[in-house]
Amino acid sequence: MHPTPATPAAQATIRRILETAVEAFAEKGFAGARMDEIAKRAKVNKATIYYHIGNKAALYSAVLHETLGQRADLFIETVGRGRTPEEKLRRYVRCIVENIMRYPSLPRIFMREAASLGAHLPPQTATDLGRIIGVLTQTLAEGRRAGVFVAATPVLIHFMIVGALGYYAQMESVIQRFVREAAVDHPPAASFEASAKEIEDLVVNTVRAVPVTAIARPIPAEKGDRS
Amino acid sequence: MHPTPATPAAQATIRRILETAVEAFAEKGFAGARMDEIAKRAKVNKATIYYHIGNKAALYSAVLHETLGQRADLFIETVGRGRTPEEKLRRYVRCIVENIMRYPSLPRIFMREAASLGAHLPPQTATDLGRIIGVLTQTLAEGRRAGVFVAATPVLIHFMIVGALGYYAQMESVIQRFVREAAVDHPPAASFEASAKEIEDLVVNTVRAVPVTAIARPIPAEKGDRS
DNA sequence: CAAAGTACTAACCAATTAGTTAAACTAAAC
DNA sequence: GTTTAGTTTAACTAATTGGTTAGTACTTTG
Repeated sequence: MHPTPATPAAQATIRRILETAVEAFAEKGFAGARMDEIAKRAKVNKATIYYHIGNKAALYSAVLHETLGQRADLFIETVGRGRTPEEKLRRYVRCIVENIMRYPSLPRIFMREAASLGAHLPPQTATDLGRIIGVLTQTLAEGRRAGVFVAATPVLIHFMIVGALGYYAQMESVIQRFVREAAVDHPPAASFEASAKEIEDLVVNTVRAVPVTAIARPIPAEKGDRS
Repeated sequence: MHPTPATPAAQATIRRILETAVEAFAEKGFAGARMDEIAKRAKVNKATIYYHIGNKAALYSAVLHETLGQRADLFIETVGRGRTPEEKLRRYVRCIVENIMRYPSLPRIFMREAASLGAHLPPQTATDLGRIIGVLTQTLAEGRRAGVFVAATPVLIHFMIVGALGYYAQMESVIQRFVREAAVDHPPAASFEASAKEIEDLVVNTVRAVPVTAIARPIPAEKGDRS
């Protein structure tokens, strides 16, 4: 960012650039997004981006801070207010849902970031993400101690949530395309809120400890049982 | 592809190109992957790629056919051999696991593809993917009718599986990076096979109908079947 | 008013990149 | 040994792209 304080008009310009950039990066990825295109769609001269924000990497970093990094504290605080592990887990999912509703392009950016093993991920964002997953780790451990959750790797659960929500946030279209072309039976697109609720329930189900008597054991464990 | 029949030597060249291209596309995405780089790493002249396969889009298409499209039939057949819905579901997960073990880069490509709403996805691949998800749809419906599964959207379940496995196939490194930078408690990286088994169990748990009291009749285990 | 700082732009540049061409090489067939 | 079809390459081009520069308009300050 430019060191000097921005005037209200400049703030609006910056905001417009960032909003356009989020979409561009989500749509085409870091390599695919074009500075010229972003400038054009934000209705500013390309040099204005370089003046206010910096080069492509700086723009990407600014986008991620705006959409994710800034909100880590809120995440942690909100989840912490839950009383039971299940309530905390539901709050966790809902925090992610709300953030995605605010920034629908974020999961797409994030999916690409994961695919490139964090190649363009700014250090600050990596730290923020780690803190967010940290609160899930605590929640799952708490539920495990209380006997209401099974053992599950927190990062895995996190990415199951983000992955599933991400697909539903903006990817229903491609799903419908798959389905149409393959003539497969598939329910029509549900609203994002409805899908989010389904995912919330599924996630809780995923980690819920099942009464032993109800568990079928179709495939005997070979080397060492897992709980 | 070039219309004329390829000699064994040329076949090897094509294979080398495709193998290199898979990695390049996974690493950098469609836009980020460079034809020059692929040629260099495959130790062929760039024009050789254009001679044998075609332009960038054709190369991408060939890669996806090789790693996914070709295998749709095997998927469907293997899952179909499962006797109970749970066994079919487990087979489904294992099919995906085995394919990822064979092509570890595939989930990364696929994650990007989802993020771009299938922008570069060849029609044939979309169809094949739809057929694969179709067999999951049938399995889930079957389990629902039998009262052993809860209602769940097939596509959602599919992408939960692929997403979670994808992260574990090659993304453990970035996870460890998050964790390190945030000083969060996180178990050390497990083997992919172990993670795959965890995911298989979690997925089954995800769709399992929870007994209201203790009424659920477990599915009888079937001995001797292991694949 | 003038001096200075901020916000923005048109035009430009150097480097990169997908894609092409024509020539050269290889190995088997005649 | 020559031909021929298939394969590979060095060199090139046309277009794109990230980034820069010099200059302009507007606003604030002395």
